[in-house]
Amino acid sequence: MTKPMKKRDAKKSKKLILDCAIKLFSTNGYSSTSMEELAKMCDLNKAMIFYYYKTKQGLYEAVIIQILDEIYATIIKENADISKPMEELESFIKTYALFACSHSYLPSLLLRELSDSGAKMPKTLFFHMRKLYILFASILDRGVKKGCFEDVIPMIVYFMVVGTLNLMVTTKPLRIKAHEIDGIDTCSTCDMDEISEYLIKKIKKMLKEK
Amino acid sequence: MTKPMKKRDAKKSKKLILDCAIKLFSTNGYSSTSMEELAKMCDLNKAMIFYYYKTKQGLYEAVIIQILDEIYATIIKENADISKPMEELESFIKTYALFACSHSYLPSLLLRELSDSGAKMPKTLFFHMRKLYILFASILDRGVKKGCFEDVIPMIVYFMVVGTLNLMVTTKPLRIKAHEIDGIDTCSTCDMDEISEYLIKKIKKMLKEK
DNA sequence: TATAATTAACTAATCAGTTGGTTAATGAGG
DNA sequence: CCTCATTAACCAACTGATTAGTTAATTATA
Repeated sequence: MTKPMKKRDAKKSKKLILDCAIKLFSTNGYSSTSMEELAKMCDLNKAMIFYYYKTKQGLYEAVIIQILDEIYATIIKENADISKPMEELESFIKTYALFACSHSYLPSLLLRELSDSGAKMPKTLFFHMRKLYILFASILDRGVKKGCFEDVIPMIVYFMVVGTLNLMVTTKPLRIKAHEIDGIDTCSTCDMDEISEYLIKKIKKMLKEK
Repeated sequence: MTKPMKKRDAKKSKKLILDCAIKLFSTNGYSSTSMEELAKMCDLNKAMIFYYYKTKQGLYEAVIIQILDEIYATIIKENADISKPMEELESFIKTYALFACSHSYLPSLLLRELSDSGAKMPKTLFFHMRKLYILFASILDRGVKKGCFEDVIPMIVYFMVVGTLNLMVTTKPLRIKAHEIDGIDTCSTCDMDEISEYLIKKIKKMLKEK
């Protein structure tokens, strides 16, 4: 009846903490996430969290970097061999949509951070968010210069795309419930492909010249 | 040197607590808002919060009802003597935009609540949110039947409008800062009228028949 | 054996909510 | 108009639970 002794693996432990932290932070938010709870989820002692990440804030920033680096890299990769702005825009939307759908902590985390005025937003998050927007804006800009888009306010268009996609992901359970309750059409059975197809179609129409 | 004694006014105190709670909940979120802090802000004893609102959750729901009733009533009022779907849509967007701008706790609170899957969202909030969406969807529906709109998925269009407006409000300080740092165009000097005008124009173009 | 990984047990602060009591306003009877 | 009882409004001080973060000792591994 000896206790099953755990293998020691620093990398694995550190990664495990990060992965669990992503789940907890994105579902509960920063301040409702308890380090005790996180430790239990990892089956590690709470002190290990501080051993690897110093502070709760430090862990949170590591989570952010992980998530935003991932989506940025994914979009860059998918856009690699496209040169037409119209197709780049399409690819951006489609890639973001798929990623957001399969990594739903991204929309949760972004919306939560954007829901206040960013007074205490970590600098790293702010930096990475700007990077993603700049990428999007540059696609639009090239499109305008090539004459495929007109009358563009990039910031608004960006939020029309990314904001909508994020909300469609995070509200999925609510939309299903709302449909069950009042029978209203909440797009509750749409999958992410349909959503991004529709969005692409509409954004194109919106930006195209008469 | 007698201490300046406070007049007793139950209604005023109760209202004061609610007003301060709106500010705190929308800027800090539910769990980061301390009842102690709120009491200090009201210059009342903490026990008074529980005297009037029983629990923190109860206070939060009172806050929600207050905010969402207000925006709903405002939109209904502004739409009262309009019958054309196109104008109704325009009025909805314009009214929502102005309200969101002058009551910025609304976007903060909505985005925050929508950023998780709504597992612990108060029933009252869910109910009021549906009401607002149903109003919007019915405008679109009438428009489709009258032939002014085509190819409409109301849920997506709703988020394109409301999601974008909410984000433009909450991110205002961040957008200004981003513009200062990288010189990028973040629509940082746009006022809410320009934003809603642009949005109306684009949404119209999006939904109008060829 | 040296050091990296891990732990139990702790601290000090903060939290929502309660308790038991103290004022201030109110209304009725003299 | 005054007085006294009733009650609504208010508060200081508390409870018990939870929090982020620390420490000092203990394993496992190279």
